[in-house]
Amino acid sequence: MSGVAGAGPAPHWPVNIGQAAQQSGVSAKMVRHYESLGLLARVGRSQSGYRLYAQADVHTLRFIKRARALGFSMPEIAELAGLWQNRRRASANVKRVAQKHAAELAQRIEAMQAMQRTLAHLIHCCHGDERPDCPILDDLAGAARPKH
Amino acid sequence: MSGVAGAGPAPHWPVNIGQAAQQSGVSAKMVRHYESLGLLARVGRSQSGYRLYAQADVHTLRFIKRARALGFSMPEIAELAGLWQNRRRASANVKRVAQKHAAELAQRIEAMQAMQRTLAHLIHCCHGDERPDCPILDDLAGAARPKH
DNA sequence: CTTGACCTTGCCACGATGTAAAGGTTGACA
DNA sequence: TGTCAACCTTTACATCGTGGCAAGGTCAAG
Repeated sequence: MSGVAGAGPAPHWPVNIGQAAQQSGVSAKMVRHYESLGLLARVGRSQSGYRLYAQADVHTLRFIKRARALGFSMPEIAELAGLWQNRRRASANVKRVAQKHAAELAQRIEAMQAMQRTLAHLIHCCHGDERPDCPILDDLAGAARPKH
Repeated sequence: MSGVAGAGPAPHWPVNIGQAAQQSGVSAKMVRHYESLGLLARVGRSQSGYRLYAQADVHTLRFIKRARALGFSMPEIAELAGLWQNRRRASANVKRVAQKHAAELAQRIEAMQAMQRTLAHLIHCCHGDERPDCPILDDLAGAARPKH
C-alpha cells in the first residue's frame, strides 16, 4: 500500500465526486454533506452539474476525515479547517480547541468508566446459573444494597 | 432527602403521568416514549384518557432509569425488564446481557482513549503561542511525521 | 365561568451517517 | 445509432434518546 486509502492509479484532475471519495476515504454522501455544512469550499461544477474536485479539495477531505477520527465535532472541525487555511493563525488557538475537546473526551471516558466499574462489580457478584437470584437485577430494581 | 428523586408528599395511587414522572425521575415525555416502545406495560387510563400509574409502574420506570444510567440500550433494557419480571429466569441470561454490554462499553472506552492519547501527544507538541506552526494541524493535514 | 395547571397526540430538532428512490449523464461497445 | 452499466444529481427517511412546541381536552380552585 502506498500509504493513503485507495490511492489507486492516479487520475487526472479535477475529478468527480466518486474519485474524490475514493482518494480521501470519505463516502460520496459525506462529501456532499460536508459541502452543505460549509466545511468544504464550494467546488466547481461540470457543464452537466457534476461536482469537480481539485487535489486541494481532496486534501481538505482527508483533513476532515482525520479530525473526525480524533472525535472532533463538525463545528470544531470547521474551526480547525479555518485555522488550517489561515496562514496568520496563532497555534494557541488550535491548541485551545484541541484541549477543550480532549477535556470533553476525558469527561465522557470517565462517565463510561464509572458505568463499567459498576457493571463489573455487578457481573462479578452474579453467579450466572439457572437460579433466578440476580444481584444485577436487584441493583437495577433499586435494591441499592451496600457493596457486600 | 428520603432517598429517591423528588419523592415529595406521597400521593395516592394510581397517579397521573406528571406524578409518575416526578416519582421516578423520568420525564413525562420519556415515560410515554418507553410505553410506545413496549418497555412499559400498557398502563390504565382514566375516563378522560389520562394515563394512570400504579406503584409497580413507577418501580419499572426507576428500573429503566437505572439501566439507562448504566448505558444499556433500549432493546437491552427491554430484555432485562422482561427477565426482571420473569420469576423463572436464569441469572445466567442476565449476566450474559450485562457482559455483552460491558464488552461493548470497554471497546468504546478503548477507542476514545486511543483518540485521547493521540490528542495528548499533539497537544504536548504544540507550543501554543502566536506563531502559525502547529503540529496538531500538521497531523490533521496528513503530514504524519514520526513522533518527534 | 374563568383561569391555570395538567394531560393528550403529533410533529420537528439535534449529529453523523447510511440507505433508498427517481432521474440525468457519460462512456463503452455492438 | 441504440443500449447498458456505472456514475452522478437531489430529496427524503432511518438510526438513538431526548427536548421542545403546538393545538386541543380536562380538571380543580376561585
